[in-house]
Amino acid sequence: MKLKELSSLLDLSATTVSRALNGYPEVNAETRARVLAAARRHGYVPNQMAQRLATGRSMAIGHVVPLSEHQTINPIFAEFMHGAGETYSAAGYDMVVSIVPQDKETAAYEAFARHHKVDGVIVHGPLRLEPRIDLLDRLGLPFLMHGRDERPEDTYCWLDIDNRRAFRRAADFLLDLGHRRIALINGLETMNFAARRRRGFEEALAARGIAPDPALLRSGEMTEPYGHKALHELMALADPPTAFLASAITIALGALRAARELGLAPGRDVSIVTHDDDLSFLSNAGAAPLFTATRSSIRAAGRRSAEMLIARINEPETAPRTELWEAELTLGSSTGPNPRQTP
Amino acid sequence: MKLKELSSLLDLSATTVSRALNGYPEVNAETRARVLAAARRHGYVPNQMAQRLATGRSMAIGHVVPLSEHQTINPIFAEFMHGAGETYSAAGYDMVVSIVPQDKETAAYEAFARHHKVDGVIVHGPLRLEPRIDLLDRLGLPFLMHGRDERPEDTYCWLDIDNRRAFRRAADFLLDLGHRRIALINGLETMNFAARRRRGFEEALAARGIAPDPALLRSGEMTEPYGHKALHELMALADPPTAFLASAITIALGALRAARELGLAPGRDVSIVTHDDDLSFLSNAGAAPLFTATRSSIRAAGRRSAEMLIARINEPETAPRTELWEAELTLGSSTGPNPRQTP
DNA sequence: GGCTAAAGTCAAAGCGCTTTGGTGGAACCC
DNA sequence: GGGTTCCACCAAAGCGCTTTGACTTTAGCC
Repeated sequence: MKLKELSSLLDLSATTVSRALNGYPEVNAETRARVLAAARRHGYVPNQMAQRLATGRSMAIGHVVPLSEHQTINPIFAEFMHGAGETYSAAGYDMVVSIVPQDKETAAYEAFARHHKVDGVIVHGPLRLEPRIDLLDRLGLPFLMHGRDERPEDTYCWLDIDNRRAFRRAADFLLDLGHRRIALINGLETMNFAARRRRGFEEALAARGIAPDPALLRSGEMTEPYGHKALHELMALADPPTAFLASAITIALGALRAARELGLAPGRDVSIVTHDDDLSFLSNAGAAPLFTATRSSIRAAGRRSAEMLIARINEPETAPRTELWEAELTLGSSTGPNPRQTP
Repeated sequence: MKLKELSSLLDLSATTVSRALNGYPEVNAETRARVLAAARRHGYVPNQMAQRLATGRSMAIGHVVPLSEHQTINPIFAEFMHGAGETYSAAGYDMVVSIVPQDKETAAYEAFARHHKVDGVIVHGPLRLEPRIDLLDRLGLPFLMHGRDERPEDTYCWLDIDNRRAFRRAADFLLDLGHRRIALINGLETMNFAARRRRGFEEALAARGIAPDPALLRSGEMTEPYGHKALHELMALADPPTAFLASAITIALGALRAARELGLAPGRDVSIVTHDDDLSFLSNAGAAPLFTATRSSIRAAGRRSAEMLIARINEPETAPRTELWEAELTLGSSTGPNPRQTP
């Protein structure tokens, strides 16, 4: 069943039928009702390929996933996709995923733009100075960045959480508990979010006149083994920390495992605060969460990012949309007063 | 730069230019060279939307990911996508991912078919009797299944590993080491792969006249905590097993953690064999792997599955393509002779 | 040299939709 | 009652490609 058949069935022109279906105002209400009914009855669905050719819009959003031989789609990314995917389904957009070797990332964006394959892209994991912003501006491809970089913040669309503030609050919380030797087990500090978290952490220390000890600052890929190793190494220092601030729940789990191996009870002998992306398969929610955490759902971020990008695509001339989310600080059982506190 | 412009630039018809670019034989070799050179020089790239409309092919492969609130894209799935994505990029196909609530899965396939959004789909995680096969046949959508179901095997395309044989060999290996109480910590046995693995396991026992003990058979979602819990429970039995056969490396890691908590040395006090999907971020390779394992790369399976599906799409009339891969049995340090063996 | 076959090219007709630029007629206005 | 406005609809021209069917050469054959 194609548009022409349907329109001749209804004794109407294809124009009117098309307009009726697409909600244009210049169609008689009665006619529109007739058209919609007939379309439903005969199971008419417009051919998307034809629509796309005619409108020049692809009704698809792209995600470029650069991967090396050694790394795969990580859980945080997958969870974000999950959220974005929900929005796409609801809004009638397709999600096109381009999985490419790292050195072909630029080419992948160029291919998206050149072929008009997608109406926009979502950019993941911005570095401190993100070259993809310039690339996409040059290509004229609308985008939304999940995260920010260091440039002025109103020149492009982004959704981010207030990483600096979250880690400042987390550090303040530990300081309030009397901790003075606090270690930061951070993500890779070439990434913007990690750099901001570190800043927040250092601000909190500075506000209490504490100079950060470089020996207590770690940066690395956010895996469980990394957290495990980091805690062991930190506890082996001459003056070990009493509290740990972890950038991901995977890290915190590793740290927890190491603490238990050392016979240290979390919340009593050592305190751990982590950032929690609220991953569905690593839940830290419930009445008594394992970890005290700064929490912000990455799936919700995916959902919202997709919405913002679609809005942007529909109104390209408006000012860039940005959203800064506050992480909530949730109390768990992994924190307690500094056991070495001098009253 | 569009086809018409290019062709008038070359003083040729659009027909000839199109044919030259698409490798049709009825074009003079010299003409073709001219066309290709001009296309490159002017940076001409055909508009995919127009191509798709004209040819009726979408040059895209679909993946439907049904998700509930509680589960997210799992690592095994992500790794498969990684492999498939490599093939798609190389072959000029797009990957379209439809992330939908579980109850909308059928609708997602129907949408793919109705809109001609994709030329084919890859079906993940077949159950023992897989309803999606009938659905896709009815929709006329070419597909390749990663795994099989129980119906006759030459009626549709699939790529699978020989799960039965792999687990038979793994069990035989443990039996040869003198183990007689062997536990199976399997995946969900509503899934086909898990059912086959169990069959292989039971065959090996039967061949030595051992009746399987239901208390030693576990089935569940393949997570680390599940493996941890299962080993603890199994070791608490009056007559605990001396060896464990795990269906995934995540399970094996959980079991290992539990074993260490009980002060049991793997390879001496207990033996663990696992299936290993060769996940890049959980590597069990190298000179001295942690686990003795039946290994088969899921990323390679993704790559190959995509190739097979594309071949199928290009030649729909041929017999269904199937491929059965053998898993390799690799020796690690997690297995040893039965310590309770009576000589 | 006349006939057929093959090679190389082209004009035009799709593919199935959207959108432009009308048109006819009813309604409104003084 | 003639002019204007608005409403509801339509024919036809795209969108940018592929493919059909036909046409002109040139080559091959007896």
